[in-house]
Order: sequence, then C-alpha cells, then structure tokens
Amino acid sequence: MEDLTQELFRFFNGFSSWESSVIRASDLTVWESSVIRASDLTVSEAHAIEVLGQYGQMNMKNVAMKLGVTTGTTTVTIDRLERKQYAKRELSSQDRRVYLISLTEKGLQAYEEHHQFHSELSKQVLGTLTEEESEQLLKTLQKINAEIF
Amino acid sequence: MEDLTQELFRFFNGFSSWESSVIRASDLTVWESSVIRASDLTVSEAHAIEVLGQYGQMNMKNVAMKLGVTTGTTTVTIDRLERKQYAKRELSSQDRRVYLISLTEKGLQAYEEHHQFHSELSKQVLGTLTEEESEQLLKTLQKINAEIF
DNA sequence: CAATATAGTTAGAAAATCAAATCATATCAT
DNA sequence: ATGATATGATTTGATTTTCTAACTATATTG
Repeated sequence: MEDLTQELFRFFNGFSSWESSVIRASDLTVWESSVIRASDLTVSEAHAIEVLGQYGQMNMKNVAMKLGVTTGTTTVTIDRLERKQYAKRELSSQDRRVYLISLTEKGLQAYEEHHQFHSELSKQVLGTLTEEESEQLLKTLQKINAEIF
Repeated sequence: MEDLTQELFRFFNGFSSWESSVIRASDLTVWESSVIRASDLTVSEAHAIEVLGQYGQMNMKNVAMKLGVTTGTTTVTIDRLERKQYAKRELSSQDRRVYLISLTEKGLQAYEEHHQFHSELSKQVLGTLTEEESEQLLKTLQKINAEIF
C-alpha cells in the first residue's frame, strides 16, 4: 500500500515534468540556426486545448474542473484561445447561462500535433512492458479512470 | 496503442486536478464558521516540498526539472521555503557551484501531512482493483518509473 | 591557460491565478 | 405564479508564479 502510493506519485510526477518539457519544447523550433517561437500557445493555453481535445465540447465549469482552476481563470484562458482562433464559444440551447466550448479547425490541428508527443511517450511505456503487462495496464487504467476520475 | 495513450493521459489529467484540489483544500480550514488560512504554503511551495520529500536531497537543477520550471523560478521558490524554514541549502563539497537542497524538520512534517492525502487516493485506487490487479499495477509502475522517469 | 560550459542567482516584465462582486438565468418552496 | 435561493459565467483588482536574459562563480576542455 505504501509502496503503491510512492510509485503512483512518482509516476504522476514523472509525467508532470515530461509534459511541461514537451509543451515548452514544442513551442520552440530552430530555423536557420536561430530559435524562434513556433506556436503562439502558452503552457496554460496548451493545457486547455489538451482537455478540449480529449473530452470534446464542454461548458466552462467542466473545463475549469479538468484544469484544476477557478472559472474566472478559465474565462480568461478561453478568451485568449478564442481571440487566437483555437477555440469557440456557443450558447447552450438547454440552459442560457451556459457556454459550450469547443476547438476550432486550428485548435484541433494544434491538439493533434501535441497528441503525437503523447503517442511517443505511450510507445516508450509499451517498450518497457511485455504484451501481457500492457494489456493488463490498459484494463487497470480504464477501471481507475472510470471509477475515480 | 491509441487506447493506452488515451487512458494514460486521462489518468494523468485526473491526478492533476485531484492534486491541485487537494493542495488548495489542505491550505484552508474552517474555524468557528469562517474559513482561515491553515498553512502558509502556496501551491508551488507545496509542490517543491512534495518533490524534496519524495526524492530527498537534490540540487537546484534537479528540483527545477522535477517541477518542470526554470532554475530561476526554483531559486525564488526555495528562497521562500528557506525563509519560512521548510527547506535548507547546503554547499556541495564536490562542486562549489552546487547547492544541495533538503527539507528541514518542519518541511518533513509538512511533507508527511501532505502525504496522508496521497495515501487516501491510493486507498481509493486499491478499492477499485482486485488483489491480483493491484500487485500487477505496482510491478508495472515500478518498471515504468525505473526505466522512463 | 584561454575558451567554453555549467549551476545558480537576480531583475524586470509578462502570464496565471485567485477571491469576491456582479449579471443573467434556473430552480425550488410555498 | 413569485419571491428566495442556487448556479454558470464574467469582471475586477490584487497577488503569485513564471519566464527570459544578463550575470557571477566555478568547472571542464582543447
């Protein structure tokens, strides 16, 4: 039990630093020997795109919850993404207080690009495991995600 | 493979929002019907304590890497932790450019407290799995952590 | 030993975040 | 129905967190 706690959080922290290095790295690129800014996405904007790409259209409150920030913060983030045309708001027809947020074409494209890096890590993970372990891991993660997160 | 990528990052994002809600919640407490600040730790300070508690004494650069921020940011964070007596710097005897950072008694105590919350989540995870699945998960995580993170 | 690399710090600016107040719409209890 | 309460989203103003770039000190390398 104590062991699992330790490995669980090591795993989480490992992901965490990997993820921020990827976001930062993908924001830079080298062109004719000098480093230039490749995308105009900040780290928190990239996170929001990741969440929207992963879960699809959702309201502000749910975006905020997935990001682990307040709705005030989310309003600001989505404002910027909308201004830069990565995301769009649509009024819900069910509840007129609600905005449904989704990615635009450009936003989806940015998500796909970022997602490639995820697949890379996934490949690395599979590389360390046997066929059987991989299958078991998938099942276990599905269970945990469905029941806890 | 695509499935695993999806579950892996859902898992990671689930952890992420859980973790930020826990850090925020543990920073507040209710006393005589009003919410007051219980600890003087901010979110980024709590993260640093978590890393130092998890990995033990380490230099600034490694702390920065684990936190996924620059060394400049880390200097500021450790400055504050040192001022509040949660952490301390020691000059390395091997390399005089290097500071080794570690938790003080007070820092360790804060780490232990935070760690309790981790155990709670761990317990929840175990609750959704069979005995066998739990053992397999532990082994798999150990493998991944050792080889990738 | 000079040139280059690395660890850490500092300074100033920009980005991210929060809490609280506010607005508009929904829901609930009577 | 309607007044009271709850909820989703935004705004405001302040604080916190972070970055980049320049800098210092020490190590390493050709």
